[in-house]
Amino acid sequence: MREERDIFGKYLSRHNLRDTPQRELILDTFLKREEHVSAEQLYDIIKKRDPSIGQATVYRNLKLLSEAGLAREVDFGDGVLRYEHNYNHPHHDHLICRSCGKTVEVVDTVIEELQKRIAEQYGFELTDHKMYLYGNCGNCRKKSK
Amino acid sequence: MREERDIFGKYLSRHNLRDTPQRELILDTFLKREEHVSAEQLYDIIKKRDPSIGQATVYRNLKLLSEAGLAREVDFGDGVLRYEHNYNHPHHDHLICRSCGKTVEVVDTVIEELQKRIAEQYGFELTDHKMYLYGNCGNCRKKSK
DNA sequence: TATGCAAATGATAATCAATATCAATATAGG
DNA sequence: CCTATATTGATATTGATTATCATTTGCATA
Repeated sequence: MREERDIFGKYLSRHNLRDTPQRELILDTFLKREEHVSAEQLYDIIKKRDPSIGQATVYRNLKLLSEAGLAREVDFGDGVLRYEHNYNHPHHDHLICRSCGKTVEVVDTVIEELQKRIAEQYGFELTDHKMYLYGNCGNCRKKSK
Repeated sequence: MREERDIFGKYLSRHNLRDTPQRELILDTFLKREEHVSAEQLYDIIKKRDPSIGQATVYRNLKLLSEAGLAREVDFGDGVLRYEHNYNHPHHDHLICRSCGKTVEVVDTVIEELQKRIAEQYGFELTDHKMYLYGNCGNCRKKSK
């Protein structure tokens, strides 16, 4: 938490950006949530602490947190962009339940390796990837029986 | 092509849907394009043959083609939904160039197998997945040097 | 072949997340 | 303390997609 603030502060000064109470509030609130949040969700939470904040500011600064390396965008394909921690939260993919929306973070180093190999096969240099596994979680399958 | 029309025709009658010239035109035009197209792109192409067609009709019927199993939605994450052939075009993933947008269809049965295993590990029953590999293609890397 | 009804179309409005605009305000360096 | 300029908040705008709705049309049936 302190580290993240430090990184953000350094990023701001290095880029001639200013330290504002709104930015601090957004960063703090974002860091407190462990799960991914959409800009809208974060805005709703932040409004309670500072009703005067504008939602454009939340959108803007989530983008900024991504640029600073503190957040990462995730797109589950439902039309809403979400953000998750990027500092000390190594890359992972998502397993998503089609019926209840539950998500699980997963990683598989073998898959990652194979992905790189596929890319090379076609002359590509892999920069990143998105992998979303959709299915039905244990709970939901029990219920539907 | 004849097969696809057949499937579509059967799908329509089975669902009490009607065979219209617009639908036929949309299906034909879609089938002629081998690469993925967005509704907007397809609309632009179709307009030339039938300027009276409405773009809502194109949107509607691409959705319908998906339901009929002739098309498949692909979401590269740029805010535009694209459609690709689903008949006689087995599942595959995409390798996408970040700088020129070139795409390559790829499959890796080992990855597919591992994905299923991961899902099971967490009690999920895998229904489908999305995997997009982003990078820079050979051409673009040469150019940027 | 005419008829009626539900489905489909086309034009347009509405949505919805996200971004742009812009006047007013606030920050940081001198 | 002042100034240049980044930032904010309110609002308008965008862009893709979907909803609405009056009109038209396919098609099963008489």
